[in-house]
Amino acid sequence: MSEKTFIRPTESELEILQILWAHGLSNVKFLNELLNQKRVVGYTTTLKTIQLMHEKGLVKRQRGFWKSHDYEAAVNQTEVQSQLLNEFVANTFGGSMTKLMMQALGNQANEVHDLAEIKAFIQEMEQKNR
Amino acid sequence: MSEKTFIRPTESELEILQILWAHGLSNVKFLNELLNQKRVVGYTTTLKTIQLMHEKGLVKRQRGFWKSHDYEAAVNQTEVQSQLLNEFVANTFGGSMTKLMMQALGNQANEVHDLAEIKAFIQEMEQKNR
DNA sequence: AATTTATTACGAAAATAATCGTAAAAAAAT
DNA sequence: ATTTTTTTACGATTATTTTCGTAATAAATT
Repeated sequence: MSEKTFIRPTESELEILQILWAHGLSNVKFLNELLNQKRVVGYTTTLKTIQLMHEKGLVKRQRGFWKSHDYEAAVNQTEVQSQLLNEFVANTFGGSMTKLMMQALGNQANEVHDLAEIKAFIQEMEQKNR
Repeated sequence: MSEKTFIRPTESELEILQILWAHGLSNVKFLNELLNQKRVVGYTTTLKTIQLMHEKGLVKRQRGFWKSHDYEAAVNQTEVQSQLLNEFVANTFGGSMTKLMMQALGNQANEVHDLAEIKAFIQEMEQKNR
């Protein structure tokens, strides 16, 4: 039984997790470079953030080939996303996932070009719940 | 031209907004009672929070019939939700609304009993984008 | 070996958010 | 009119998160 007490990443931590999920093992220099593509943030800030993440158990670390540490996510992307999604729908949509979905579809219809994919998925769900 | 610089409500503020959206004009006593159905929070805390919301322009207020103030939301529910949703999908799903949708469907399929409704909506969208 | 450069560790400051105590003001009850 | 109750205003405290300066350590370069 994996007794997971969910560790809620802060917003900054989530930014880093996204990089780690996308790129795997990364050192601080690399993380900081990617972060700075979106906003200005000092090297030591990034370092401190990931050190806190390490203490919290959000990331694992190991000595890199050279001198630096390499970090990788220690939490599962889908689980974290799913947990955060549930909290978000509770906080923002009064717990109604359906309302969130409608909103999402309405908002982003132009960008959600994968409507077909989603529709297929829904059909699958309908099968299961029948 | 309504030049809306989005005012991001904090989590506590969002709780209050949800009540206001659902119930309309409310005084502090009422708000605090509803909040306390979910968690313990002092009267003056609620008062302080809504006073800050008033300063920020998140709520309007007027003298109630009796002595207290009545507050109501000054921001549109759909707009706030939509804005927060966009930020959330950026922060948590790397900006991919489709991934969020898939996750939502997978997660909550049992509770999303309105699959038909969503499907119909998708069809509508497809029409528009054709 | 001495110097330069890269990385880490530590601690503290700054920014933001949430909490509530206390006193003042307003209204109601006596 | 006095007292009691309700509501508001104000300011301070606590908690959380983000930020970074400075020094220590380790490796690379000279």
